[in-house]
Amino acid sequence: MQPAKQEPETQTDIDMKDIVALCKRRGFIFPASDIYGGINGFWDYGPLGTELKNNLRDYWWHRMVTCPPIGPDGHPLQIVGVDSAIIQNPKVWEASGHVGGFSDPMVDCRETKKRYRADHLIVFIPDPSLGVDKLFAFHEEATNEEQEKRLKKFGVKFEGKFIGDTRRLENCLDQLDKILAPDAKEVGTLTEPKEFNLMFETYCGPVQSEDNKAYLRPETAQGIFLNYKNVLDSSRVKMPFGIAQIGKAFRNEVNPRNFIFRSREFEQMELEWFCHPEEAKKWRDFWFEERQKFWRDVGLTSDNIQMRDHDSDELSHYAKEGLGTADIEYKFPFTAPDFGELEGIAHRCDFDLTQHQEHSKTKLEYLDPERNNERYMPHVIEPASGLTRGVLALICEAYTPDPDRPSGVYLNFHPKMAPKKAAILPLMAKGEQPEVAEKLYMALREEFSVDLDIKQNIGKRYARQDEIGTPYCFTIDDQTLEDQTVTVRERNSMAQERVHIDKVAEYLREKLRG
RNA sequence: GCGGGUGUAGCUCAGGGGUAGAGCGCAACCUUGCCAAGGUUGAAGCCGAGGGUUCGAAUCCCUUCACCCGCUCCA
Repeated sequence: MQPAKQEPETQTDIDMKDIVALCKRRGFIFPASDIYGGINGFWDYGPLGTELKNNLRDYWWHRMVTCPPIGPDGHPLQIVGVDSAIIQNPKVWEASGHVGGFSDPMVDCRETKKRYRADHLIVFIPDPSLGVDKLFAFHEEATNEEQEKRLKKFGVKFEGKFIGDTRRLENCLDQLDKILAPDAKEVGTLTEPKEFNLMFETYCGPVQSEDNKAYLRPETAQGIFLNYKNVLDSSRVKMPFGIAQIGKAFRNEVNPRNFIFRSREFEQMELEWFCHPEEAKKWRDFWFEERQKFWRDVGLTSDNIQMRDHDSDELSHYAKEGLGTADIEYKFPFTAPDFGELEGIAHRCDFDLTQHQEHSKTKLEYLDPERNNERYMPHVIEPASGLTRGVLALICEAYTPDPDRPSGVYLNFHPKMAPKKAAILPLMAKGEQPEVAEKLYMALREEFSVDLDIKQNIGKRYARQDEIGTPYCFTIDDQTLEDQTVTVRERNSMAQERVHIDKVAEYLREKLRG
């Protein structure tokens, strides 16, 4: 057998544990309430993690709102921002479908320890003439052969086909004690359906009662739809246009997993793009391209990104009609070789505005002067991404094991995403070098996020910067004192070149532009 | 929510009924001066939390919390 060719380490070889450890060790991400033992599904961002998250957030806002892209017709798009309340009138969530849609009743089987969505189980009720005193539950995906085999095993006669009734589980809850669960040997092992509402509840005002119950928003999107009319009336935007929002959202996940990938409190970056229904396809294609470009521009390589159209059976309530939903997915170490969702680009049709129009009794149709005063409910294309998932993707993408360097690993952030842009290091802690370094540091800190590190040997200091992904180190040495040049050490190649000390700011500016 | 595993210094871990150890890291100083070097000194943990058994618990028992893996779930 040929010895395997030595491949460089790929994403799939990276252990998530090492990434989590680095994040804590260097101050990117800590468990929330760490000194109390943590709290499941919540995370705090440390000094460097906050910088990184802000960099991604600000860049998204810049590309979407401050300086929106040029549209297919060559004109810049109109996009404005909002920042809506986390708690809204609870009727909002009835209109949006989150009350109900977010609460799937589940049943457990005490014998097999399996859990099912109640609406996924169907129950076969044998006709009384068969003399069978059992009801048989099946998962709705069970095949006819499986059903027949199991029924026969328990003595249910077949005469070409099953004789009796079939019902949904929720319609025979009064006979739970007679139901034989899938794969179970004894009857009556299924529990009552339990509500799993994924929305966090709270109460407005000091007295807790059903009357003042409210919810923490499970997505930022609804805050945009709620302000659609206000924005139209106040900011002179015309169809087509977009409203963007970045903010926290909360979902009481059954099982938070995979570091910050699925947490109970997270941050979203969402754009709702409003357009004439006939133009939905054009804009969906546009945003689909544009959003891929964004993720590539922040440093995710195309190998680790993939596009996936949702199958029709996994579409959400708002997307059943229309052009469907496409995900931008990233190959996280914990999903590899599969991919995990980073952003969804959905055609929400006119679902949300229509719902809010009905529930709020407020007219939300658009009167379009450019289409002969046609009245219509705009369609919505929604590029919705997870900011915190984006941060995780940036960290995973950047994490590069390198046994040849002292740190053993470096973070290969794109310079514009890196929490620290540069470090200023005097080669020696004594003599005139620290003074020169400090002067350079004072000049750079006004414009860039930079570190000044004087103590310890130079190797340790380079290693520390490698681990936090600082792209450049400027080192002051004896030659600096003679000719006013410093060395620039580039993080990935570890190569050095000399730059005049007066040109350092310009050098950095140039590198951060890309 | 179920099953399995883990929890001792900032990190990686050893130990194990009698009042805590190593390496690395960290701090100071000396030496050195371009990739975690050498030396000296030092700070740092009541062994995840709560309760119980015991003369005595980090060690045994119970409960709980968090993390990891698998299942389940994921508008």
